[in-house]
Amino acid sequence: MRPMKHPLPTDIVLERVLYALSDPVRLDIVRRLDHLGEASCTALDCGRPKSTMSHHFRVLRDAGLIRTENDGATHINSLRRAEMDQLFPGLLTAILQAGRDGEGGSR
Amino acid sequence: MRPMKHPLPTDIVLERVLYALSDPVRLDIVRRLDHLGEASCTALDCGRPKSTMSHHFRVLRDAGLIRTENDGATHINSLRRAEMDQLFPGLLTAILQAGRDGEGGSR
DNA sequence: TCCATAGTTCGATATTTATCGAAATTACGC
DNA sequence: GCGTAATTTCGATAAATATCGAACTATGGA
Repeated sequence: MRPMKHPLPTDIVLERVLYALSDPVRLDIVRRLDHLGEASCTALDCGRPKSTMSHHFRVLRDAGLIRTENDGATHINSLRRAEMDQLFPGLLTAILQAGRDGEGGSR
Repeated sequence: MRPMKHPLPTDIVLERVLYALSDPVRLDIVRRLDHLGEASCTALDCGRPKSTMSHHFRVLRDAGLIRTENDGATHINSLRRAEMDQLFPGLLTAILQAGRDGEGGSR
């Protein structure tokens, strides 16, 4: 299986990154990848059809947020944390941190 | 003129903020508001029709990113920096900072 | 080889959104 | 009150996008 296409750091643009993260499903994927380190596509679907998930993974991949490598029949996804941190310092941290407090913290 | 509607901090949601910032025109508006402090709508259009600009301001306002107050016939826009920083610490800073170096810096 | 598994690609459809012109709204100064 | 300036609202149109089922591709066995 030929490896998937990933944009070079040079081709990663902020607007696309923000757009990719503006969808609840994708933001959730990214949050969980951050938590898990890496995961297969199936491990991250939430009852949604595969085609839908595949679409979201593609948007994230094309934006430069995640890397998808194939390990046999399954695809392993992980955050491109290093590239992101270098290109947009603090961005991912701020986004992943957001909501972890305040938005329903106490009680 | 009745004041415009602005979401309460409670109603500001990350996804919408990211979405609002994923458009080049709007990102530019926010960048310049950050630089200028405040500005009228006309001061920020870039040759684009007013109706188009009005739309973008609305998206930014509805997302909670900017505040629009009326000073007579003109509307004064400014970033809701304090609210943003409180809700999503580091987010705006990271986004406004992004690209100020690296993405074509030296040469 | 045949099958089950993991994902992608293709098509179709329904929403959302960007863009812009024209008309409506509001405020100000004369 | 009137004309002008600043914006919003309306309506239409075109382009993106989300979602899902069905078909297709690749992999690793029994």
